[in-house]
Amino acid sequence: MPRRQRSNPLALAVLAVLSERPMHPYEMAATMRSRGHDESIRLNYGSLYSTVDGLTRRGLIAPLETEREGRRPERTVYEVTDDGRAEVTDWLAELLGTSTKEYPQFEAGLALMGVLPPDRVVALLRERADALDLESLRLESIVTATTDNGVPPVFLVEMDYERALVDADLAFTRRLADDLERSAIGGVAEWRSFHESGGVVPVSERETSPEEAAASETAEGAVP
Amino acid sequence: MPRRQRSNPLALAVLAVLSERPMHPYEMAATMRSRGHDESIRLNYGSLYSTVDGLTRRGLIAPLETEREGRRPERTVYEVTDDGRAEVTDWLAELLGTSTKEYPQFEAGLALMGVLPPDRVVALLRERADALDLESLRLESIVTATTDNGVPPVFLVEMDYERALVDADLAFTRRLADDLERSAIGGVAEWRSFHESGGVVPVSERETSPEEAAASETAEGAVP
DNA sequence: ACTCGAATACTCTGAGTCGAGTAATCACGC
DNA sequence: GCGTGATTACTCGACTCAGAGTATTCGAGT
Repeated sequence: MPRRQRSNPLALAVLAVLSERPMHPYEMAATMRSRGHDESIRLNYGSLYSTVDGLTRRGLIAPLETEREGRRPERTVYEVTDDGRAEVTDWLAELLGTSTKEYPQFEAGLALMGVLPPDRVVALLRERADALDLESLRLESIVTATTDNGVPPVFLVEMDYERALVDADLAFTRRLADDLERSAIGGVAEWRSFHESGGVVPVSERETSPEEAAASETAEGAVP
Repeated sequence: MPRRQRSNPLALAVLAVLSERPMHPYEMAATMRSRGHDESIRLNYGSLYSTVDGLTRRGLIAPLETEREGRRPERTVYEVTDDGRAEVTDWLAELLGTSTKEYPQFEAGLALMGVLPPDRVVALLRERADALDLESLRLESIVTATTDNGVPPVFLVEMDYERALVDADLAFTRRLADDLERSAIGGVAEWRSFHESGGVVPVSERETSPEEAAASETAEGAVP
């Protein structure tokens, strides 16, 4: 059984546009951009062409014809295969029906924030909150501008989602900044005095409790 | 000027643990796991060793000694350099002080959901909501178990963050399922009738408005 | 006519990522 | 004293990804 690798959402987007009609890669990119899908799916040419290669190798799409206009580079037009059509719905059902753990950069920052002194962290969190505020406004303006242009709101739910997450992130960030400033979280006082006495070792040891070990068992073990 | 690549948070975690004391890579992994940092930072051996190589090449860490016990594999102990120490605080300030755009898998699913019929999407979203509910509970139980064990809550803020996002995600997912079911979003009726008449083309064309183009200018252009 | 930027259409390279694989040692029971 | 599974410690290679680079054509202005 050839294990399918569904890590790259760009491959799904390629299958989706090719389900409409055959296209060459550059046109796929243009189509995705015109629909604003490049806001939700990472898109750049290097990845696009190697993704198309991969899908071809796996038999989910197939080259239909190659054409050439004048002395321009050749264009290879691809179409989706029956296997490919099955894969789209199956993969999409997986994306919409389950939740996958992701690793946001900011979460890494929070896990390691003990390295910096608490007052510095508070100031940085406030900066971040302001940036998130702007981002939320930017998303809002895209949505209103696009719906004013006659696009049905159902084609913009991914923007609403993004905005819901940004707003939650903003609320958390502001709240954390306030709590740290007021030392309203257990351990902040020690952290503060540690840095004021010129400390170097940033984070405390944390023992693994039996409950935590049990709770972790359900996650797949990336480190065996 | 060698442009620093701060894409991989594991490199930051390596610099952070080595700021405490010199270690060999396997011990770094064990330390991170004991602190639960593997919940917030993607960790596997392949990446760890190549990350350590990369940091060595960039002069941010340096091999201190290599030792061997019996016929076991050699262990190379690394220490952080002055450049490395500067990089930790700088990078951490960037992570905590700004917000970076991420591309969650689910957002891609939402952008392409038009491929499936609306009733199918509603059912899938309900499944996802249930999964998110469980995940929220799992995170809560880890936090309570660990604090009961005597770890100060300030060392677990990254879990609180994760949970805030999961809860927001859950609320959005349930709300969307309800709205789609009641056709309470513009365009759902058309989507539904389109699929009921056995349609194939899934998503409508969307013109880019001048406002949207202007708003997008601030984002860096991945596709030039 | 001419130029200059934007759009068209890929290609190439180096770097990163991941998971499986290897191989020894230790801890424990029986 | 001997299997057996966990732990220690890394190695390997196939695959993926980002983004700069290349080469041509089109269109708007001067």
